[in-house]
Amino acid sequence: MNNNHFASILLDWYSRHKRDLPWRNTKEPYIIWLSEVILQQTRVAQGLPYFEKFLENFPKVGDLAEAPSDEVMRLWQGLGYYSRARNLHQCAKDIVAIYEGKFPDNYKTLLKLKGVGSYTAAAIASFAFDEPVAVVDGNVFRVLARYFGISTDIASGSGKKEFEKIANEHISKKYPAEYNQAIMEFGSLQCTPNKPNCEDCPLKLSCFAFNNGLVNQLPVKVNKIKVKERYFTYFYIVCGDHVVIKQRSGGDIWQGLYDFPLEERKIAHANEFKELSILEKLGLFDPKIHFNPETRFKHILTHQRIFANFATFVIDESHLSKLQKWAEENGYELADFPKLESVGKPRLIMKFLNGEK
DNA sequence: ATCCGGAACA
DNA sequence: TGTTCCGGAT
Repeated sequence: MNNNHFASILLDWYSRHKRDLPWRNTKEPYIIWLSEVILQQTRVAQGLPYFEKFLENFPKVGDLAEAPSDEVMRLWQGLGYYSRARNLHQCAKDIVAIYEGKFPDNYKTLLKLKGVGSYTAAAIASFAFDEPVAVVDGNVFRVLARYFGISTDIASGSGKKEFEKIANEHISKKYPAEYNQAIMEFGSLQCTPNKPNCEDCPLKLSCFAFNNGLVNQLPVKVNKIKVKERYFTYFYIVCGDHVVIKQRSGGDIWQGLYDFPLEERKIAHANEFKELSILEKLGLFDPKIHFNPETRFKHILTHQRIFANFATFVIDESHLSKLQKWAEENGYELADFPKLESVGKPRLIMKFLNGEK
């Protein structure tokens, strides 16, 4: 592409900075496939010795196909993501059994192989067969997002499609293999996740992120915050005009706010108050316990879903001093209602106190 | 302690 | 579409 400034710069940069790695400078699909599978989720320095071990033990795909799975797994030991090794082995067997020992020579068919997804299929198709199909890995996401100023979430399905489209629009049709290697090497060595070397970058004059101060904001990866479910049982302990409260401390939500004595379970567990240790301690005070099944709250935070039950304990006023002592010994406070009113409380607690649902 | 990352599978 | 798989680097 004559007017493909982006690709030309990358190709030129690559010719000057490429690392000499053993799986480069070959068109042998078996070697390329082996290196790519090993390098999935894996850094070069860690993958390199495994690549050498595998190639030494299994010089041809048929050797790998014939190997006992125990041997394959043992050689993979320590590399992680062991399904890769199982898929690798199965793929080798399939190459022999279905493809007569020869790797498919195009992206579409390569995609059918076990353990070969869009990235690896594009890598093999371009490196071994010069098919102009762009690889999109973490490096490519980063380089494209920064250079073209794309803020689409790279973790989303639509984001992946968008980046694939742009990558394929800019691949060098003449040197697809070199281009794919170049953009990944560039992302790996120059346009790094942290502290990229922008000052010394050949693309900086036309880089959107660099020129708009967005290098550290791109690419956008929406936090796949795993929403954790938590199950709370609160103890609303009332004695005359006092109530037991507790100020929340660090390392958790609602730091510094006040709530009530709390016991948390890891799993949903309907109404099993009898198992909760606080009941035994409170047994001293001969409390009346009200558990109203209606007071179940579902409280949503960004990263947590809290299912809360409230159990109300009404304790005879004659036990006030005893309760005071118990509260202090257990890190709680005995507050009158004006005090309870005055302290900061999580929305969940407010809902309970206000009788909201 | 948090970040990073391809493919399979549900 | 979301979750799971692993180890290393920071």
